[in-house]
Amino acid sequence: MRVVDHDEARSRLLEAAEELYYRRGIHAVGMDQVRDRAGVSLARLYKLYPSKHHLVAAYLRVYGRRLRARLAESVERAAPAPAGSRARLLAAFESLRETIDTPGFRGCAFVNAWAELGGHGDESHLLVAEAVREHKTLLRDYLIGLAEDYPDPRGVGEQIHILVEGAMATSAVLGAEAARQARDSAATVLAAADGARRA
Amino acid sequence: MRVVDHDEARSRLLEAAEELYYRRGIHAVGMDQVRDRAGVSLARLYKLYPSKHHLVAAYLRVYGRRLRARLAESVERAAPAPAGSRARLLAAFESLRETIDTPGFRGCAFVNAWAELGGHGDESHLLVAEAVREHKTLLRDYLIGLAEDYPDPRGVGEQIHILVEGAMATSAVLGAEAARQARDSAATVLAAADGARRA
DNA sequence: ACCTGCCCAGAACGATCGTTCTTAGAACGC
DNA sequence: GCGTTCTAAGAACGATCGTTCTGGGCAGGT
Repeated sequence: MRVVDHDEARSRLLEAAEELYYRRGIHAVGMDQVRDRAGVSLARLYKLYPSKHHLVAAYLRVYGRRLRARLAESVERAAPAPAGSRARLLAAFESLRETIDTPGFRGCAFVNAWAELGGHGDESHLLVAEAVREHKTLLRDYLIGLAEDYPDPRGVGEQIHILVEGAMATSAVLGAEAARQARDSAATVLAAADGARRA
Repeated sequence: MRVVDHDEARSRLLEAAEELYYRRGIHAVGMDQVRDRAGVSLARLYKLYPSKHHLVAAYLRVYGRRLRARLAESVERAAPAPAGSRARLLAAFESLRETIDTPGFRGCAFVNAWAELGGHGDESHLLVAEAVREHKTLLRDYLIGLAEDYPDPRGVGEQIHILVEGAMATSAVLGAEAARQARDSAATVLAAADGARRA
């Protein structure tokens, strides 16, 4: 094998990208800054990720995977498997509250990336748009899965998902209290779905 | 008075800024493109708006004003004054659905601007961040006002606001169906608040 | 020891963008 | 008419950014 392995270089690059891109925004961070923070040469960076869009998409993919894993882990800890959909979905809001309360919270990284790069049809931007869409779809599907007890898991899961997105967008601009309001709304929506189930 | 009036130049600049910034993103549109579309010289542009951040903030302010006016008008049309809070708040979702169904919808312009410029503490960016915060606050306060019939108008309004934000963010990425789900959630939340009122 | 291939650090390039400057022209007060 | 002040059109400047290139060095195979 050759010198420092590619896997470590990759993970250091992704870690640096996450730190910098999320905190300062994507287009405000140059490739040199990623290189400096990761301690990886530019040549290697471009060998592993042939363009900035590739790096951004890779960062979003790995970050989304960790985010969803953290969410699932939090749900399993607060409301393990035998618990009902209601308890498990409400537990998801505990993870959301933690995310929003984290100092340096700047809204949903995927929505931010979408806003910066996702809009127009420029071909290379599709890489990023696809990564965002993938994460949102997987997150929504996970919530739909949590809602399996209800007669309409898809509807319930999608409504909970909208609350999660709304809480992140709102609390980024207007403060963390939105997380609590979103949880209250979720409890109401789930109570109504419970009522529908008994009816 | 001097030659072509400043007011027309201003409005043409703001119109051009709205068209270009919303469709292609802020940092993807240069000042020359705004100048070309508005038919106003660069010198004049910089006399009216001393920096790009000033122009962006002005665009957001005037666009937000029109957006909120359109929302209020839609509510007054669908559920005029004697109608109750429930009908008026649900009417707001009709305006939201129109916005989301508009071809070329790319999410909330304010969230997008926040993602591009709002995050870090750079001084000139505060202009934009302040404009975003102002719009979101006014929108939320308007919804709280619509909820006046409920015992907790603030809580109800904030929850409806979160649903609106979530619907925009979600439907930008995953499709317009989120608007309907958000309306369903709103109906549920309002029904619960109605129940609380009767209790 | 000598290639061969990969690596790093950093310079360099080309493009773009925000902003300012230059040049020239047109409208006004006197 | 003359200066003044505003304007439009665009060149120019300085900075930044994504990307590529160059030079020099270290590791292995034979």
